[in-house]
Amino acid sequence: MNNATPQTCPVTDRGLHLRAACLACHGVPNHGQRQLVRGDVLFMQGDPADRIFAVASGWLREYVLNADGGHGGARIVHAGQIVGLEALGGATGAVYGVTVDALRPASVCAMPASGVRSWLRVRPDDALALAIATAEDLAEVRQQMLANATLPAEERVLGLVRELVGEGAGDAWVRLPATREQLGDVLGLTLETVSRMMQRLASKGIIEVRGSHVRFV
Amino acid sequence: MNNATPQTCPVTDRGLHLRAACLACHGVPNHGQRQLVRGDVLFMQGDPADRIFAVASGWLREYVLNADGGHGGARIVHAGQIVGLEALGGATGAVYGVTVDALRPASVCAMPASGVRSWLRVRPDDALALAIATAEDLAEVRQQMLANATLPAEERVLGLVRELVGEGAGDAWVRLPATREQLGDVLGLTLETVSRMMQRLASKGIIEVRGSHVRFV
DNA sequence: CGTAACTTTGATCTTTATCAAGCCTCGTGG
DNA sequence: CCACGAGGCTTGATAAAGATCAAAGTTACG
Repeated sequence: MNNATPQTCPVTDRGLHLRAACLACHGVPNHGQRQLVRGDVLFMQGDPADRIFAVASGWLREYVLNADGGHGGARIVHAGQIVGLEALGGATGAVYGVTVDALRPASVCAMPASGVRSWLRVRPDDALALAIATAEDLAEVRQQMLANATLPAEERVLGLVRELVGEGAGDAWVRLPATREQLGDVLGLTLETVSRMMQRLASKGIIEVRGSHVRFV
Repeated sequence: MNNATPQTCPVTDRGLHLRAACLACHGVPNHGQRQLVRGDVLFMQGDPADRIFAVASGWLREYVLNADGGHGGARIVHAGQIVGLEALGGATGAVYGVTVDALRPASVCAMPASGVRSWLRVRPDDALALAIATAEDLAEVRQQMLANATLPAEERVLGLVRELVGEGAGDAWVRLPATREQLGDVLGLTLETVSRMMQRLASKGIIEVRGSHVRFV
């Protein structure tokens, strides 16, 4: 990627300026950013929560482990989203309640929570923007909750594939950033059911499937 | 209730002072508060979003209607929580994305979004507190959603009953603020399954059930 | 005390999970 | 450039969880 060409950052696109560096970064951050490759863990459930992360590009996964160590549930994290908000409160002893790792290569800006707090304290507009952005995320989570609670497996799989392929893709082939098993974790389904539903959608002529590549028709 | 005895407000307990009145109210607000009885609708999905509501006491329910008019999913709203944050952004044409109604009698403080915005702009500490409170709600909702995705019905029912009864109740009889059907909406289960799971928990000696009254043993 | 709303319980059906086996695909190394 | 192997995907048979349909109790409230 050409660093000489400033690009819009999906985080600041949402009106979120979490610190001076973030304001000035123009999508090419040079402080505190981490490059993740597939499988890298950003933070683990139970780690002390002291940093907030803004996803500049790539795909991450957020999941909880239940008592017996198995995956309890998961969520796909897009570019532009914030993770690790548990840290914002700054309570001593606060820990992350989820684990976040990379599904595909990703760039993530790490910000010490204390720095974000002091930034927001003198920039009420930004604090307001963060509250608004968080409220929007909350609405989105609720939407996902709705989908998980009521809809049959086929529609849930279709919805997730739509989300992952993105609006702009049109009818081009797109590589899904997650395996069938990871999609299943997100939807609360098994990998076999995800596979079956994708085949069923294909047989209905809604999508074409070829391994991890998918295309809307 | 004795108005002469100031009480702590569950909203301000969280460090949230959304406007001057809220700061001075000491749990007995006298401006802009609405008393709701069971079934009263606070706002409906699609209404213009111009006010933010803080729940001072009682139980509300927040739910989404899907295309065919059925309940898509729901959430129980406690005292101390904020609803209607869609209004905070102040975009023209913003509408509420959910419907909120009262499960039991409730007191709700209504605040014009524009007033809250101008209040927060000059009170950065409060803007930060709101951002933190929203972030905590988000983390809580998200974790709850992720954890619920995979658990069997019995454990999900137990978890919700625990939440509704509250920590402080000990082994006293408590009246659940919701019917089996409403609990089912929250959990994505049918009312029959909720009933059966509660009976199963009772037969295991974890709880005692008598209609809408429940007791941990 | 009567009634309407809520709850329980049973029988049956559908959806999705589980277990199992074989088949692609893609990246690696020769 | 091709062959190999491991991870990922598909498909089938069977089992289990929860939904649906139905009917009879209870509870709570006027």
